[in-house]
Amino acid sequence: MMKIDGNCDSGCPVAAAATVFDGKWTSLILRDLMSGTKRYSELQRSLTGISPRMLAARLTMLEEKGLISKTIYPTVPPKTEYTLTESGQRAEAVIMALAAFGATLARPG
Amino acid sequence: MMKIDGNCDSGCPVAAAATVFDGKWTSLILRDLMSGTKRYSELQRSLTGISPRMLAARLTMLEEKGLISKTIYPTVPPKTEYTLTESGQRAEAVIMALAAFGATLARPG
DNA sequence: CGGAATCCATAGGGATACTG
DNA sequence: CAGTATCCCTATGGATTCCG
Repeated sequence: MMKIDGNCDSGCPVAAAATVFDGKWTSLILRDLMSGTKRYSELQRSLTGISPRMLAARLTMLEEKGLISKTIYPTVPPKTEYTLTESGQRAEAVIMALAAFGATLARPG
Repeated sequence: MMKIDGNCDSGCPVAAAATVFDGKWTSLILRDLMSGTKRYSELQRSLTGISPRMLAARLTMLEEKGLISKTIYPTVPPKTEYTLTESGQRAEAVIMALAAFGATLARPG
């Protein structure tokens, strides 16, 4: 069991992870990629209501943070695939924890 | 906040949990409370840079979502304590997962 | 198909000052 | 001490359009 400090301002792993999972779409994108490689349009269809701009921004961020990798097939029409890296697969544990916790919450509405 | 709706219809537990952990401070507050009951001023000192407004807003949200409870001692000077509820203690698993994952990330700076 | 560019409204959130 | 109230700004992010 990992020790967590009550006060680890700089370099706190919780804070570091929180920046990655920031925003309302990130965890949903990772959740979707947990079931395997997906195309841009597949993600867009799955993430109801997300704008192309948002999806592209989150995918870029996740790629920069090293959680996903991008493969471009120079075909016509073009095709791009997104896959979890090893780091992204490690992030699955967070998604699972989120899912388990979320399942215990009372549903609003 | 807007409704989140991904590919597991309108009750996705990941989305539900994501709304609770929204924002940069929430997980840090929960992290702090994991080590025990804390006062408002203790949290403010621990969460370097947070504004009173922000701290109050997040604490109110967490209380409304049922993750923390608030005890007011009508003393002079006044004293308020925040404690994790059972739901909040269930959220510890998410914080632990975040910490474990965050520890594997490359440190910026 | 997979984005990038542009425009624009909203609210998230910081700084400061004040109060019970 | 434990917050509120107020001001104000910027970054977030939606809608739309266009391009390789």
